[in-house]
Parts: sequence; structure tokens; C-alpha cells
Amino acid sequence: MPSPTQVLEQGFYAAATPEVARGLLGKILISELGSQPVSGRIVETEAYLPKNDPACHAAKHRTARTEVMFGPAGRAYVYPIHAKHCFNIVTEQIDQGCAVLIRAVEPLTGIATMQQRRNLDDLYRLATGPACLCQAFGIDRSINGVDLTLGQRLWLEGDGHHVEDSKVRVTHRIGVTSAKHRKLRFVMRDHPFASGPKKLNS
DNA sequence: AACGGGATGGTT
DNA sequence: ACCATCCCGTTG
Repeated sequence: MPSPTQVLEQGFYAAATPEVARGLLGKILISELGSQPVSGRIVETEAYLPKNDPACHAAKHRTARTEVMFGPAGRAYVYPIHAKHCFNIVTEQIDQGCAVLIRAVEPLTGIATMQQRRNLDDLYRLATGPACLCQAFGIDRSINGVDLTLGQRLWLEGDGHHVEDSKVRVTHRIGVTSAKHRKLRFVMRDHPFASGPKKLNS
């Protein structure tokens, strides 16, 4: 019989950011933001740290844009970039200013809906890349600050699937210019739904 | 008010 | 390699 699913609660997110990023691999992202539910399995994440991480939006100081990053863990931090959006989950304790970026998921359900939203059929590019998955899941800036621990509108679940360390590759972050050396990207090794250069993922 | 860059992604 | 596109933080 299938393993019971469980909504990820605040305690899951209120931990060290790299641990959360690693732990999110294999978890299920579920959106009921539109009329049709969609879901997918997370295959790629990045950690943005509260201290000594110049690539983190909250690195310098608190601004209007990054306000939710300083709020409770388990809330959505959605920011616009290049006329698109990226979806993050706030981590650690209040006032820390850190988050995990969700970079790619493997589509599971609601695929037709995702294909409509993306105006694209190719399953392998439907929700691969942070801005692509936002479009596929109906995530825009109106979602900024939403509590992801409620199991409503947008949330995450574990389904008992265990991701072994041997299946995880840790690399530098994609598209980040500062702190380029830091290994804070977590990706399922050789996964067909991961973004980024293939050689980085194997 | 003006300016420049960006945790992107699609095209050449 | 190029660039569309636009928001945000910084500077004046």
C-alpha cells in the first residue's frame, strides 16, 4: 500500500538552510492556485544563507522586496526577475533572512494544465528552471508571503520517498555571480528533469 | 528622476 | 553569444 503523505510543517523549514534544501529533494510541491490542481516532485534546489552569503537577496539589509525573508519559516518568497518569477521558501528563524530556491520539479499531476500555462508540450521543460516552474504552477508575486504549512492553495508534502545521498549532487549555484565557489545547489544526480548544464549534474 | 543590473530563458 | 523585459535598489 502507498505511504501516507504528510504536509511539511514549520519545523521542517525552521532548520539550517542547506539541510532544508537537501531535504526538499524528493518532496512533492502541490498547487491549487488555479481551478485545476497540479503537482510535481522536487529535483533541484538552492540554499541562500542568512550570513556571509552575498548572493542572498537579504545579504545587505532589509528592503521592501526581501521583507518576507525575515519572517517565519515556511512562507513563500516570490520575487520578480527579468519579467518572470522565482519561488523560494523561507527558512530558519525570524529575522535571519534566508530561503531555499526551488529550481526544478518533475511534473506528476495536472500536466495538461501546466502545458496550457506554459504554452508548451515538452514534459522535460515544463517545470524545469525556477521561472518555468512558477509559470507551470501558477505562482506569481501575489503568492509572496503565503504560508505554505496550511495545506491550502500551495504547499509541500512528503510521501515517504527517501532520496539517498548517492543520488544527490552538490554544486555551485546557477546564474550566481558572487560567491560562485559555494556549493549550495542540490540536484538529483543525472535527473532528466533537472536544469543546468548536464555535466554539472552527473 | 534616472540608471544599471539581475537567483531567467528563449533565440541566433 | 545575444537580448527581451521590467522590477528594484541605488544614486543624484
